[in-house]
Amino acid sequence: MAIQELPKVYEPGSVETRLYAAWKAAGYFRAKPDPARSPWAVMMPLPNVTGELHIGHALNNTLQDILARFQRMRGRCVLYQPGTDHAGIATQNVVERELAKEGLRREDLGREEFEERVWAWVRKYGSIIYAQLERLGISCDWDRKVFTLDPPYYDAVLEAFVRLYRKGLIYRGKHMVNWCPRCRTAISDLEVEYEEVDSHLWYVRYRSAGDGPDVVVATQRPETIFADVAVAVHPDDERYRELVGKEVLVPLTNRPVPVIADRRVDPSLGTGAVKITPGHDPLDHEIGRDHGLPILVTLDEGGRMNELAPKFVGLDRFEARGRVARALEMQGLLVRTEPYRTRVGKCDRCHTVIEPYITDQWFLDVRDMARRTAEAIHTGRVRFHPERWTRVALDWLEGIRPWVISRQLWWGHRIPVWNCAGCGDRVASKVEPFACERCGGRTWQQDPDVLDTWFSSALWPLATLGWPQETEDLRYFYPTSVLVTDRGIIFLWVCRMIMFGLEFLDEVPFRDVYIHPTVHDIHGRRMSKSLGTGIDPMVVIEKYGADALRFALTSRCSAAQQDMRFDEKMIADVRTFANKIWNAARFVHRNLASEDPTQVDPASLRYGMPEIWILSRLERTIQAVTRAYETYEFDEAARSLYRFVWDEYCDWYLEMSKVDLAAEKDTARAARYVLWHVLLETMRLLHPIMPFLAEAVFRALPHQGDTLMLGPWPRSDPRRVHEEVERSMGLFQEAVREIRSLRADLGLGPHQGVHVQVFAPGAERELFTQLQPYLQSLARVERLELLPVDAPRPHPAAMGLAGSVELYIPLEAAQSRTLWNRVQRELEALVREQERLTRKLQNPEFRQKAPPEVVRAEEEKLWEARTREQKLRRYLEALQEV
RNA sequence: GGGCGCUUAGCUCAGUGGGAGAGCGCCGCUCUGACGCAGCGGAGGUCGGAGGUUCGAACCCUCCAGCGCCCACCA
Repeated sequence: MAIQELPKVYEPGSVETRLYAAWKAAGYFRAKPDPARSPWAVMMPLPNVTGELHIGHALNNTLQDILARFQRMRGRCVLYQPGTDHAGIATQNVVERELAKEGLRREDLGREEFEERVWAWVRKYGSIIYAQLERLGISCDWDRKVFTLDPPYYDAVLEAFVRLYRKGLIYRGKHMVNWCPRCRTAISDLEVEYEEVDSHLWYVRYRSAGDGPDVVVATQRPETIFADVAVAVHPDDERYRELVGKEVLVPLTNRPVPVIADRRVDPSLGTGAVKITPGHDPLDHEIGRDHGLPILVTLDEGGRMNELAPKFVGLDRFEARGRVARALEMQGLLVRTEPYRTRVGKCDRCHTVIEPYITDQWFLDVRDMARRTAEAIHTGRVRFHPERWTRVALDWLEGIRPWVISRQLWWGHRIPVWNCAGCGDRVASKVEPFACERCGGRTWQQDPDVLDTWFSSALWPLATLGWPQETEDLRYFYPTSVLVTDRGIIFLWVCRMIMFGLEFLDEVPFRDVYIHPTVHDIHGRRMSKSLGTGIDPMVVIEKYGADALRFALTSRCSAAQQDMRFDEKMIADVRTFANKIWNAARFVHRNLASEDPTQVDPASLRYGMPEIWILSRLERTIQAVTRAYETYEFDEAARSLYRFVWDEYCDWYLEMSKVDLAAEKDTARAARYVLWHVLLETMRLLHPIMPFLAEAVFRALPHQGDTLMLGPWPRSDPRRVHEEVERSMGLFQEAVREIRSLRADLGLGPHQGVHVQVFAPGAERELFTQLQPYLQSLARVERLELLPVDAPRPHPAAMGLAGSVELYIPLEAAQSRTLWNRVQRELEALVREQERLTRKLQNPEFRQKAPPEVVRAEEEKLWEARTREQKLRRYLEALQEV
């Protein structure tokens, strides 16, 4: 039951940790397949196991949690799947940096010992992010935590590989790939980030090998000339016609290479002649292959010059670039150097400039999977929200290329391919084969590489549910309901999950994909620790509460924006909202009297107009908020709740209820019930966004059941919408505001009651009679007289209008005249308004083409403006006569 | 080079065909018995620019500018 005294200021810190522990202990987060209920599932985009919660995670997980909590309250059997990713390169890099501090490299430890070091790291730091997610209030099923290197998950990854291999979709080949010379591994196209940088274009002279003319080529990479195998020109390029078929000498090495013609050379670029270096450039690689040219390589795996460049051996490629340019200059072969703006690809894990490099790698042919994925998206089996991301995904799928899935790392899923020591035969198998089928040999060597982390991530919805086993979870929760993520991983992760879902289960892994905005700092820059622009969610949670952070993020999460500018101030603002609600709860708590509202039969109550009004507004809010959660309009949900709580419940209903409670009117019992009922219903609507506050209020007030979080969700009943009462309340509010405004203009203090005369026609007079005590209280009216429209107006007086109702405050003439400007301003506005409306209504085309109801509405407005003007003029005239 | 998004009050953003809105900030007035993390009253905008469609445009179309993001093998 209710606590006796509630603290005046809401303190989220202790409340939040206490409630979370209680929910967790009660098992509310657990997901157990229940045939009696329909399933609803969402998969957490697996954070890096070495990672800590940043503001992007906070947003991402908050949104998932909102949906999960919403569906849970609605009675669905909810699975919110947590887990962490071994994150191959990232994690290996972290541990390697640790080793470097001890002066060690991973080779010094050897593979097994190194892996053990990484495991030790994971055991030590791997659960930090889980604790942080708990503090944020995330309601996932912690009993189902999955790590991508857990044995069952590992098995699923190998199973997937073996199946794809046996289907002939995985093959090994020597191709040019993106190579990170620092990580010393291949990476996929998607793991390369491009950046514009200032560089140079070097124009280098290649002398003729015979007695023909020289040729000048432009290059960004003079250091690779040692691997040149040709110079190419366009076949139609008149300038170089006679050169084709001749030989030129590669500078510094004086090796003769042919001049070839190829249509892929663009005559308008550089000099129209280009050096061909198949070992270091993708286009050159293709051209070289088509012309049967050899492949030379002048860089090693670490990006250093090799023996092909004798005087530069061991130099880093960038150092070599300058030295080679200088050497060319000394030999008079450097024609000129131009500044050049270009884009370089960088490793997305360590930001080293990547090198196009020819290596043996494993590739996955994804063409068919991509085609099926595109079809699934096209036919709406998977829907993107906002819808515009559909096109983005489809375009990528259409131009898809083979996926390099091998990585030269030690941390990850080791590729399950075995090479026979005897005959070199290759077998894909989850366990070491027994005897070689070809030669009978029994000595096998496993492929040393591991799989791309994204290969295992792509299995996330399958492997977490038990695939390849046909588990109950898989049958019940697959396909999941929605995936919530950032646009940055649509290709890397989202599309690939769909591919694997279709490939292995012939069913998409989720129905909806919701792409939320990316959080930036207040200046629009990327949140980054190194830039000092990051917001640490844990710091702000300690300061303002998890609820405040959640609400702040949610309220700025609109479909229109793809970025969200965010700073701490916004969280601080929300804290006041939480405090507002808390104090409304204190008010309700204090006023409940002796009757337990949970035992009240609502049908037995006598409702006043304020009760009917707030219940009508609540109904609209239930509809708006429910719809907003259903359609991923998170900002709309937050906004609706904010307005309802603050503007309608607190500012108007709660204030009006004070009148009934103080006077113990016959509606007081209903008021007590409605105060309580509306607040608790609102807390249910708010629970997905601010679960702690909602539950704290729930527990502080009389309630049934142990928790709010298991439902029920507020039931919508459109019959509770009362248009007429809403209109009446609108008029009442206008009157209150008008009197308050007059009071302010007159410089009246709160204790200076005024005498107000209301001149209203029958229906309105009836309404004001009914609402008289509220008007007196809210507008501080000491004496209120309700008079017919034909009664004489007092003079001198101040005058205001609420609709067509005239509000007069009898005053001294001098006081009245202080309001002169106010009335003049309103008159001017009314005249302008009438001119605008008249112009519109006199336009025959408007009358003819606009919908009749619009015409009628405009006529009505004109009539009202005229009436108001007349009333104001009559008032002013009378005032002048005084 | 192609594509997407944004441009509305000092700041952060709602509004997507019929009278320009919110929060914060700002200016007044209130130590009012839920809340000073408050209440009440105000000021503040030619809705990026130019055309067009329409009876009517912040909203639809075209072009332009600025900012941001994604994709693309121009030496």
